[in-house]
Amino acid sequence: MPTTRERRLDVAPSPETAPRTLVQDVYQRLRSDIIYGELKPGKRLRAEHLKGLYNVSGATMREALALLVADALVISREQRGFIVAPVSIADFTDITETRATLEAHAVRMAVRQGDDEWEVNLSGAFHRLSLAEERRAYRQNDDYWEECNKKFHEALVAGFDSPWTRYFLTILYRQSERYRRIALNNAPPERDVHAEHVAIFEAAMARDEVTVGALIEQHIRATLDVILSVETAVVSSNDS
Amino acid sequence: MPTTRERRLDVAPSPETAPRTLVQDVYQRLRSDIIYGELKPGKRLRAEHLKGLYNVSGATMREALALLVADALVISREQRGFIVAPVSIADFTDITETRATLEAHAVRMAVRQGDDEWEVNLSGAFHRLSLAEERRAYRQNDDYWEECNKKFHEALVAGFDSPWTRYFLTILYRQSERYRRIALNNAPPERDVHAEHVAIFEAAMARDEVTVGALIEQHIRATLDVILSVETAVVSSNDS
DNA sequence: GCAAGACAAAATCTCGAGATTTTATACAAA
DNA sequence: TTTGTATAAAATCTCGAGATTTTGTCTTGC
Repeated sequence: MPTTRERRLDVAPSPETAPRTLVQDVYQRLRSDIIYGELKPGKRLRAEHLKGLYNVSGATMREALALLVADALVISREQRGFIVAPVSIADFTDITETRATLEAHAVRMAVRQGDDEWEVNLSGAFHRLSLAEERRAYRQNDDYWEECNKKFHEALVAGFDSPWTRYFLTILYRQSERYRRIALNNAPPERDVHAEHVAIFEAAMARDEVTVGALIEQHIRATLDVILSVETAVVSSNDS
Repeated sequence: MPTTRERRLDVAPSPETAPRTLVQDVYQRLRSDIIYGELKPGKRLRAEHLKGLYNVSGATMREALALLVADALVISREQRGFIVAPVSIADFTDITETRATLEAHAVRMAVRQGDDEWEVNLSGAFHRLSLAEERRAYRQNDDYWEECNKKFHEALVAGFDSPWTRYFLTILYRQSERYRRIALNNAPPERDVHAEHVAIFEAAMARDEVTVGALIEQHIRATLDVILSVETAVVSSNDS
């Protein structure tokens, strides 16, 4: 069952994301509910049903759904309403490969172009992530760790001044996060993620362009490998 | 398990299929008007004004505008309405570089993975483009040539089975097209575009991965160079 | 028994008006 | 002159109901 504002604030209390319009608010709540898997892949999103849950009108709900189509988290079928984007192994494979290519390129460029400010922010993001990884003791679905991990990846590519690359990477990261949460709910990772982060961080600070690119690609592909090996049934839910 | 691809990453409904909803219709018309430069960069998009021009209600107009935000052709400013995305040299540079990187990678992969069907379609698209280029005698804003050119680029990357890559390339191609139409209205290109296409096509058919990648990057960057040298004033218009 | 067609129910899509927020103008005080 | 405030105007944002399309079910005919 979809939630809720409180829960989103728990996760990301960033003040700049506080939505000032109902459309923005509903958009963020829906996006969160989809990424968190509370709205299952393939589920129909009927305005009549959702408008009660989110306390807005049908037109407002429609506009929010239109925004989610941009992120490819919702699919619009002409004259037949909206559904949550289905999931598949093929799709996640494509997301992973595309992201690996783009992010590796971005990180290589960041290593080449990043200034002092980039190093400082990256160092900070890495430290916060390290703290979170020591503390979490491999709990799954750790929202705080998820936030730190995202920030670390953002800090890595921040040295590469390309808004378009960052825009695409943001979309792909959200997609990846959804697959992680859906597929790895009960499957602990067999790998030492922290060690991978350490290696990436050190290669970046050493300005080792080739190594950092290779490590990032490997790092991104590792989650796909885990999911493929777990072979968790990636099933769509029916509509309610 | 839904390995079906559906149409989830379609940026737009196929141009030949007439849109079945008003929202889709207005979305396509607005997008065309923006790319063709009839709606100037920075121009405010007031629902009250536009609903008269496009004969729809404010709510429908809003939903269409929300879809355009996805393509980054329209920018939504909270509580202050929508505007046509502004243009800048920095933005076009970023678009060009990102597209060069992505498309070069896609074409290299296509050369590596493309099957007979890919070769056949590419050959056809190239031939049609060649005919259009002989015929057009360097007229500017040739819609038919523009269509053939787009089809040729699509056919090139089609051999690489990555919906996400194609999705991003479609967005970037539209952005590039807008800049071409805005900036090159009265500036004939100094280069032999057809010769570039011939070289790219031959390298692709020869399965020369390295050459075709280099040529594509060069080809995409060439338009940026022309625009930079022309130094057409890229100005925003005021609101009406 | 199976296919085709018609009616009914449900869902989506669209609209015009009202509520909320932003922007512009006028006026007074320092 | 400049600053700040209050009022008015304009634009955006939101809603609930009606129109259009799709979906499900039943009947009819072969």
